[in-house]
Amino acid sequence: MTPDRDPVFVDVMDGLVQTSFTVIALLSRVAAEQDLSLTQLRTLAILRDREPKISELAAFLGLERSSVSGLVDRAVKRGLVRRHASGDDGRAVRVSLTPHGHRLAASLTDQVADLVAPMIGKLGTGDQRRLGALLVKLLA
Amino acid sequence: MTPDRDPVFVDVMDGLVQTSFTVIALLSRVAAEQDLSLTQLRTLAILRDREPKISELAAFLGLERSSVSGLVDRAVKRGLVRRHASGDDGRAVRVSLTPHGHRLAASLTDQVADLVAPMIGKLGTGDQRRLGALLVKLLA
DNA sequence: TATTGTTATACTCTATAACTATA
DNA sequence: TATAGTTATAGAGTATAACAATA
Repeated sequence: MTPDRDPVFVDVMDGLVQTSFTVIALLSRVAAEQDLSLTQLRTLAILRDREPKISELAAFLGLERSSVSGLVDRAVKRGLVRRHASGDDGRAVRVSLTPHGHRLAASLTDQVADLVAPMIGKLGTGDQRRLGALLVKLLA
Repeated sequence: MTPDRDPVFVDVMDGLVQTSFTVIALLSRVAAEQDLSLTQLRTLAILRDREPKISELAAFLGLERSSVSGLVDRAVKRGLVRRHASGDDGRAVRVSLTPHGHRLAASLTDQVADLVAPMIGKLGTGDQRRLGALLVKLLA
């Protein structure tokens, strides 16, 4: 039980978990200020450069199709997204941002940047470059 | 509108956001396998080395006291935590892990480590050291 | 038959407001 | 009066299961 772990590994794991909670809390705060859930914020970000089918959006978000159906309902009701037919497949529905949704998505990105800036600013430019490169490797 | 941002900054921000969603999804998966919410998993982790009052736990989690009251209710019902009087203040309630809760919390940590390992393993030991140090700076 | 999306239903999570018991 | 916690209530978010329309 409870295998011994490399202390370097444990440090990275703890750092990643703590950083993730911090970043997610920050994103949730930005979302909450606009009365959005974190999932709705993610959805707007995803839709900035895509017009996915409901099932594709569900895959992006890691949710069931039925959950996304309700999610889209609420976003439509707020004028952020719209549904339209998918040309090729008569069963499918594509989701896209309205102009209002586009503006909100851009504004959210700015707000996130403003909130993350003080955190990232604690690193010098060299460290920022190094961190960016390491995260790219991690996500590869 | 949409101010120009330093491309290095943007890279770090994107990397942090993407990494955070990845890590949180992973934690949620571990939690879901035990029929726990992410918040319940966090709570167990917090209680591993603390016996906070309800209001302190609420502050840790960033939730209202009433939300935490229900959270603790559900955890008590599952035999993971217990409530007890706080000695000094007759109004206060302290929350602590049961032995079962302690075992589960330890097991969850192991499962998280197992799931994060492949990700961190993509970095060599030198890179792991560097990333650990950068995350510490970021969280300072 | 299989797939896409929706609907019906149920439960968790969360917040706000009102309450109680202590301080 | 003020604080700690609980309860009542309401809404968002999610999943499962059953369904309609299309493939």
